[in-house]
Amino acid sequence: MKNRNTQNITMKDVADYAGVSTASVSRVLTGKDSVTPELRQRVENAIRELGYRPNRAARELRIGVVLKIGVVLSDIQNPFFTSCLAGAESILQNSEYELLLGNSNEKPEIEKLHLSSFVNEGVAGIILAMTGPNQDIYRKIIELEIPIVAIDRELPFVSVDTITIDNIKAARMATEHLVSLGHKRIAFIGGPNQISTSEHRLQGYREVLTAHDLSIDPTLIVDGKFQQTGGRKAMEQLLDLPDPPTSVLIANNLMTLGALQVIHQRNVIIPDQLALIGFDDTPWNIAMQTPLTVVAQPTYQLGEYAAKLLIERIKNPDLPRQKIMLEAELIIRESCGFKKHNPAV
Amino acid sequence: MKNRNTQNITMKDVADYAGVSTASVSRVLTGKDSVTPELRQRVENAIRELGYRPNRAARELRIGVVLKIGVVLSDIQNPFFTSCLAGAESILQNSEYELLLGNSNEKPEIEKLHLSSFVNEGVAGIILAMTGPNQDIYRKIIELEIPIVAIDRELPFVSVDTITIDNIKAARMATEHLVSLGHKRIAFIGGPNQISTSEHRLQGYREVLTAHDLSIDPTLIVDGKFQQTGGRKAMEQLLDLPDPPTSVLIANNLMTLGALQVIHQRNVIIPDQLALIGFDDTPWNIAMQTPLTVVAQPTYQLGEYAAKLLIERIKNPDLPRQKIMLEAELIIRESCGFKKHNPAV
DNA sequence: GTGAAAGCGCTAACAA
DNA sequence: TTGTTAGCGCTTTCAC
Repeated sequence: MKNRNTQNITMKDVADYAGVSTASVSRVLTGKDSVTPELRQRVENAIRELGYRPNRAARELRIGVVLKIGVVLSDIQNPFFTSCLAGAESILQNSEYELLLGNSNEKPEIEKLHLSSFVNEGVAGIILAMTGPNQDIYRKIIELEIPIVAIDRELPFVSVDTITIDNIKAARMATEHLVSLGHKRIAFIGGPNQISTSEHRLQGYREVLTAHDLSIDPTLIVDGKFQQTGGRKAMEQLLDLPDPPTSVLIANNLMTLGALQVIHQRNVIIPDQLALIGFDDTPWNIAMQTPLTVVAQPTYQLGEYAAKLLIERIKNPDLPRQKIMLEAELIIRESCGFKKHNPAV
Repeated sequence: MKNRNTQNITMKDVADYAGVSTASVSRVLTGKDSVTPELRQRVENAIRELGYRPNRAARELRIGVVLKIGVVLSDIQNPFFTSCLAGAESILQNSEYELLLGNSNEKPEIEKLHLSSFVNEGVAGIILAMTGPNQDIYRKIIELEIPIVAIDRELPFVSVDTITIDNIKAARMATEHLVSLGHKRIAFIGGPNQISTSEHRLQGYREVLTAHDLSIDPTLIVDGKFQQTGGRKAMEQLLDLPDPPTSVLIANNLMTLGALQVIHQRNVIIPDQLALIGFDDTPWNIAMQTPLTVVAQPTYQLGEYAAKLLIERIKNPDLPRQKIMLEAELIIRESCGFKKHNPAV
C-alpha cells in the first residue's frame, strides 16, 4: 500500500508505525549503534511501507555538518574543466556529499562570490580551479579550516592540497618531440604568467631548448591568455614575423582553436609549413583535416582524484598536505608530420 | 575587531551582542517584518562585528523548504549542455537557490538515481535534460508536485514545463538552404527516435524535401545515435552508397565531428564534393579548414530560461504549464559552398 | 539493546 | 515594533 504524500512522513511516524522509539529508527538508519535484527527488520519495513525519506536539513542541523562539496570552476564551458567536473561528479555521486556548482567564468570577482557563499554556507569542502588571485578569501578558507583542493592551477601564496598535471614534463615531452623532428624555430603560445600551469609549461619548453643548445627567441614566445581570441592574435603575430617559426607548441585547447583559425585563413599547410602540438585530447582533434598531435591530460582522473582527496581530508584533517602530479601523455597524430592514413583504409 | 572562529556564531550571539531578541535579528535578516532603523542598525553592526553567517540547514528545517535546485544533464561533456548549464547557473547564482549537479552520462539508470536522490532530498525544483525514459520517476515527481522543467528534450508521456529549440523549424531552415543551393540528394544523420529532438529535426528535413517535390530516400537517413562514433559510422555508410549524397545535414555537434573524421580520411572535399550543415555553434566550427555552416541554438539562453521558469513555477505552482520554443539561427559559413576569405585579409 | 528527552539554529505565532 | 516561546526533524547522551 503506497503512501500518497510522502512529503511529510517523519521519523516519528516511522517509529510509531514500527512501535519503537525515534532513537531506534535513527540507530537503524545511521547504523552506528547496534540493534537487534528483529527491531531492524520492523523499522525497515515501516520505512518502506510509509515511503519515509530522511530530512537532510534536520540531520545536518543536528550533527552540525554540511554534507555538501562546492566546486568552483574557472570555465564551465571548457572541455578541460567539464571533464574534471565529470570525474569529480562520478566520485561524489557515490558519497554522502552533494555537488554544489559554481562557475567563475574566468572572472576573479565571481570566483570570490562563489567561494564566499560556500564558506558562509559552511560546506564540508571545496574543489577549486582558480581563476583570479583572491588571496584574502583563500586565506580565510584556510583559517576556517575548510578543506580545499586546488585542481589544475596551484593557489598562489597559500599552501593547500593540490592536484595538477606535471606541466613541466608535459611541455618537455612536446618540445622534445618537435626538436627530434628537426625543428629549430619552435614557438610557444602560452597563458597568463600568474597562473602556475602556464609558467610550468613555458619552463618545460625553455628547458628542452636550452638542453639542445637551441637559442630562446623571445619573439617566439607569446601570450594567448588561454583564450581562443588570444590564440588567434598570437598566431597572427607569429606568422607576421620576418622569420616565422617552423613549429609551435600551444598551451591549451581554446588557443589552439584560435591559432588554427588563422592558419587556415592564411592557407598555411600543417604540418608541411608549420608543425603544431596542442594541449588536451578534445573530441575535435581527430576531426580536423590534419588530426592534431597533442599533450593529453588525464582530466577525468584529475577530477576523480580531487574528489577522493577532498573526502579523505574531510575525514582526516590532520593528513599531511599533498601535492599530487598526474602524468600527461603525448598523442602523436599528424600535425607534426606523421604520415596520413591511406585513404583507402 | 575580527572574530576568529566564525564557525559557531549563532543568531543568539548576535541578539545578545546587539541587546535584542533573536526574533528581531531574524526580522532584520528576512526583511519581511518591519523594524526600526535604529534596531536594524544595531543588528547589522553586530552581524558584521561577529562575522555571523546564518545556518542554512536550520533555516530550511524551520521553513520546511529546501533551497536547492537539482540539474540533471544527459552529458556534462557535451558543449551543448555545458552551455545550457552555464546559462542556468548564471541565473541561479543570483537567486536564493543552490545548484546541485548530476550527470547521467547518457545512462538512464544513472539519471534515475540522480532524480530519486533529488526527490528524496526534497529539492525545490529540477531541471532535466532527459536521457532515458524513466516514466515511473517522472510520474512520481509530478505526483509529488516537485516543479520540473525539461530542457532540450521533451519528456515522453508526461506533461511538464518544457523549453526547447524549435527543432522542426531549425531543420527546415537548414534543409531549405541546401535545397536553395541546388542539392537534390540531401542526407540526414539523426539521433535515436525516442528523443523528441531527433524526431523533430527529421520531421523538418522531410517537410522541406516534400515541399520541394524531392523524393525522400530512406538510405539517405541514418541514425548516428547523437554520438561521435555514431556519426562516423553513419558517414561511412553514406559514402559507401552507390549513389552518395551531395550534401548532408547532421543533427548534433558530436556526430558532426565523427562525420568530419571520415570525410577527411577519405579525402572528400567540403563543400565541393559534399556540402555539410551541422548543429550547434561550437568553438571549433570556425577553426576547421572549411569553417562549418551550422544551425546555432541559443543554448545559453535555453539554460537561463529554464532556471527562470523554474523559479517562477516554484513561487507560483498554479501557473499554466508552459512549452517555450526558442528560435535557432542558421549561420552560413563555408561548408556549403560560400566563398572562402581572401587569404590576404 | 532500547527509550525518554534535550537541543542543534532558526522562524513565526502570539503577547505585550 | 519588539520579545517570548514553541517546534521544525533529527541525533545523541543518559537512564534503564
